[in-house]
Amino acid sequence: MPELPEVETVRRGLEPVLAGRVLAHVDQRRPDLRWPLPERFAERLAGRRVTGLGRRSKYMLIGLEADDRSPEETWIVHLGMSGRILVSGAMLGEFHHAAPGPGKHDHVIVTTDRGDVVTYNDARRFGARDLWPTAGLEAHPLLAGLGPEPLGNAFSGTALAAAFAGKRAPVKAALLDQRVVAGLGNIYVCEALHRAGISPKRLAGSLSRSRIERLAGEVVSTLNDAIAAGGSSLRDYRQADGELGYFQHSFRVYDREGAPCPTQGCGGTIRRIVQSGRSTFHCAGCQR
DNA sequence: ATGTGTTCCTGTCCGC
DNA sequence: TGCGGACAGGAACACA
Repeated sequence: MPELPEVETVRRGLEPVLAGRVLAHVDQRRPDLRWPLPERFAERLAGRRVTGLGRRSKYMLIGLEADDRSPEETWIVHLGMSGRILVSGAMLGEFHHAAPGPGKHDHVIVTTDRGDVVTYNDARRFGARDLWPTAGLEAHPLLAGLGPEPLGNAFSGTALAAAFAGKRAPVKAALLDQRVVAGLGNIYVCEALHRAGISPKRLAGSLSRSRIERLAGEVVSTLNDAIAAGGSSLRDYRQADGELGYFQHSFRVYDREGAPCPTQGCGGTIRRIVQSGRSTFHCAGCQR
């Protein structure tokens, strides 16, 4: 499911449910996601009050107040490919599961002191979670190597040009590299490259400065447009509040093989190719 | 040191 | 309908 816009959408949906609340009950179910569960995970969460929800790249960061056993900590959540978070309970005025009991892939179920139920579900279990002192969060192994936030001040054409310098990888691969810029995935890389009129096959280090400037701007506008639409819903993915994101209707190339290129006057056809084992969608007519 | 291929896991879809 | 294969929004890891 999730690239940066989807994680941001989930964060915004979850914030009013969790911020300021106490995690009254934590039901830790299947322990093995991508890595084994941290020690005493459920016990360390239970009873803690949530200070707020942040995000770094595709990681959602749930801040927890200190208690008599632990300092301030952050519950780090990564949704992997198939992770989702569902909310049910009083706040939404409904209980979303008709069938009683947790689903097969519901791995963590948290009940807040207000009675809302937050369920972390991940069929493929590529997701990750950890609990880490907030004071040293940037040193967490999963966060330490990340490049700049594309919607933050540190990201710019200058920054992107510096990261691309000397790179022999195709620009598609370079943008997927989380050390270059953090938070893009397969969909938004394809979309931003199309908006920028750049071939995904072009080597990152060979792009002119002006084209990199354009690309940096299109990365930002693509992500902002997607966040404004509530992210993209593929298959049955749902937002935290149960609404569907609708940016998938704005895809210009992703999953549109064979469709006419939407660029005005281009007349090309969207093609699918494979780059480092992953689908790339592009138009050879207007992406050079 | 970089760049690419493989791998983790389950579900879904498509062709036969 | 069933079955096999391809493919899926990620990214760590092994290897050239």
